[in-house]
Amino acid sequence: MTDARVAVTVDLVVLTVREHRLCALVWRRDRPPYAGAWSLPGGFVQLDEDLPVAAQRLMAERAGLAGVRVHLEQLATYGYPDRDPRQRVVSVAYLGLAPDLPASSRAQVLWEPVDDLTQRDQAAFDHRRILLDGVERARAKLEYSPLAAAFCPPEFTVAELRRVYEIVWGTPLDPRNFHRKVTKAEGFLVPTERTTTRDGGRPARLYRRGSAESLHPPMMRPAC
Amino acid sequence: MTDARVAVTVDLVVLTVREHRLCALVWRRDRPPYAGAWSLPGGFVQLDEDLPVAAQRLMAERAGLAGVRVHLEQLATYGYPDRDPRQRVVSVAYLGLAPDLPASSRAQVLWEPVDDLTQRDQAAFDHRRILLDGVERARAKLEYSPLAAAFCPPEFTVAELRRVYEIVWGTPLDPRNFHRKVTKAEGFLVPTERTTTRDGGRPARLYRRGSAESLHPPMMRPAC
DNA sequence: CTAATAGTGTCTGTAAGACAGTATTCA
DNA sequence: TGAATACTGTCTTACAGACACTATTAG
Repeated sequence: MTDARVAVTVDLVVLTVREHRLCALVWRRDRPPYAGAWSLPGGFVQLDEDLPVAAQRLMAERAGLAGVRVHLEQLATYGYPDRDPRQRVVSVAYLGLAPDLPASSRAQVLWEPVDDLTQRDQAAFDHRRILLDGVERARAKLEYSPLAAAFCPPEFTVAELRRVYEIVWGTPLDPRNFHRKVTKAEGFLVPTERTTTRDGGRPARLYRRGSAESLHPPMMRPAC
Repeated sequence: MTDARVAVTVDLVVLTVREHRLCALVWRRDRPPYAGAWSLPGGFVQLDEDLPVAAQRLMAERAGLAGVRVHLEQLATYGYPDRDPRQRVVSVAYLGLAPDLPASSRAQVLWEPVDDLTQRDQAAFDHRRILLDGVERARAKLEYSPLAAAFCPPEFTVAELRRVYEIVWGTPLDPRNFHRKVTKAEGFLVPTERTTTRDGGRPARLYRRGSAESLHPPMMRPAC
């Protein structure tokens, strides 16, 4: 029985919606390997540390998001032998969904549009694949879970929630049908007494996240 | 930067439908730790081995399913520090869906009903949790993917496919509505010229798996 | 013949998509 | 006032669920 020991890391795919684009939190690398490329924030798992704990810790230490309310879930694990040229590394990726935050407290960490990262810029290691997997997971999650609200501030309007769907899915949605569906979905939204005019026009009611963990019926992505 | 090295294993949740029950492939442990308990087949990842390759290898070596057509996908990774009393082990679990096979070639490996394993018998390590996660993944996959056919032989009838859904979901389905829905779903089933009377009654057409990777519209689990 | 299963058609309620129309704000 | 957005209602079509009915085998 081979008892090989390998380094285990956690890498973070942290997504948000900023300026009408889906963005991810990345480092700009200034030293080899992959100097000049972008990479996902991440780091080694410590010896007596559970994986979700490591993800939370790295969210603060490497993503600069200490004390921020972020949904975190395990995404997948990547471990082909040559993915890091220095040593064998098995990486457990976590997916985080965050509201639009002020710029990170660390200068090295930047929000970058996902499309630019995957289509234009050079990625370190297999981080392009991990990012694409995270984006696809987020797209799927919006269908059958209320996690779109994780991209919104604590109180938000139906139109803001709709823009999250439109940007993550990359497709326009009918505002009236969206409003009807989302307000009727059991446990998705809890209305507050307050309204806002930050979107212009007639004041819109503000909502909070409901307690539902899944949506019945699910939101359907168009063009299926 | 802590560079801790830990042992990495792959554990397999291999499911099938046998004798009208959802069953998993398990070992009966005859030595500590957890002597007398059941455990999932698995083993260490080798130093220059990719994770899916390790899963395939262990499917042959530890599950006794060499050369069998089994759907395999990554399930999740489990790594809390004390999950193995001997050493720190991070385990990448894979989910396998297999047709009803003749008994395994290894005497130590048995198909056991999932309900017995999770409700009655003692599990080693955190394998009860891993098994439950695998079963839940399988239940969800039947909704939006054509993977139910992975539980069937290469050619199967609509009734056999329906029984897979009924057993995995644990709920009866209307045979006529199921037939209509499943035969109209684009790319799910490919009809053959052959029929069978192995279920009794009027001969039923035999189908093969289609090429679709997802179902539109999805099959819906009742009681949602 | 009967029993059993395969497969089709029909009805009804619900929900999605399209979109008219009203409500309430700002400039 | 008009422009913009919020919200409600209506119509059509599609599909899920319930179930009547026909088709084809074995015994």
